[in-house]
Amino acid sequence: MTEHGDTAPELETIPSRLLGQASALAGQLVSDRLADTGAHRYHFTVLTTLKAFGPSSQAELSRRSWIDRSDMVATLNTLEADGYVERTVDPADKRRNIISMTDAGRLRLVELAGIVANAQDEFLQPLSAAERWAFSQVLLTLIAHHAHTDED
Amino acid sequence: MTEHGDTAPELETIPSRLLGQASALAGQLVSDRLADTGAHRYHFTVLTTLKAFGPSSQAELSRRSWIDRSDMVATLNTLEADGYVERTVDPADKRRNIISMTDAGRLRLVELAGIVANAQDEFLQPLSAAERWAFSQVLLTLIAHHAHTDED
DNA sequence: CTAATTTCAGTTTAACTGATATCA
DNA sequence: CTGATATCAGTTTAACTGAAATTA
Repeated sequence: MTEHGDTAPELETIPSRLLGQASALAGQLVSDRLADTGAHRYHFTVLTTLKAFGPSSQAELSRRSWIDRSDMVATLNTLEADGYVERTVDPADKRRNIISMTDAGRLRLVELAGIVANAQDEFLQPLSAAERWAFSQVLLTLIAHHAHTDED
Repeated sequence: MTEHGDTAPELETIPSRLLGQASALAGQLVSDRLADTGAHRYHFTVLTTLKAFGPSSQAELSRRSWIDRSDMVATLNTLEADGYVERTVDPADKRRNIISMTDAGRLRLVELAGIVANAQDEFLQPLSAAERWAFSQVLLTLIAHHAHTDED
């Protein structure tokens, strides 16, 4: 229904715009594939962070995953309702919830990690293995060079 | 104020996530530089599209720039109030507005194009000219490969 | 008293949808 | 009558902000 015309050539070669388009396509692909099993990107991120660092408070999970503390509440509500994580009050500090993965959560993470890996493969299909590696290196270089702009 | 901790290594190598981060950094940089002169990305996009195709209706501008017809109204309101474009009713089809650039608009576009070009340069600083070219080619390849998924 | 944590309610912004008036 | 256009009002979604209740 939404028809589109030719875009100005001057716009079609601007790197920040190409990045934006590629990022949107990749993000949409990953979200779509995750949505097929009822998962949100946040769910994969939280479960992966839990696996990497073990049981953590919500605040710790927020800081490590860059998911806002407020969104973390909603994300954990869903993961808990689905039986993938458990909330227990930290006996050593009753302000904290200790979030830990259940067996179902560990299984779910295997499933979601597979889906995400397949989506990466699907997205990078036109590139050779060497090109994929070089592409990631360039992105890491750019991120490292600019991620320090607004810290401290 | 927002402290962050180490991210799970499993997340730090996922291409779609690297793309998202790089895209966000580049987009923020461009937006910030444009905001320094009171401009929005849409303003640059619309003026560039006008220069490439000449005077156009709002609907045509929307289709060519991928800016929603609804957002186009607001964007042109601002550009018109600043004297960068003119709206005149098309005498051949009174539903249409013909949007054309003023001399001030052409001057503004030179300014904004310079700002955007400088921002690209700033963002790509860690890359050589050859690497920049290769990077753009990869992005174009990925976009071309996936932009056909949801058409017709 | 200050500071951290969890939670909820609400804000912001970009992108989009629906409806209306006008005209082809 | 159908379809395109410009406009406005409102929705959606992700990311974020502010404040309250609890505890250190």
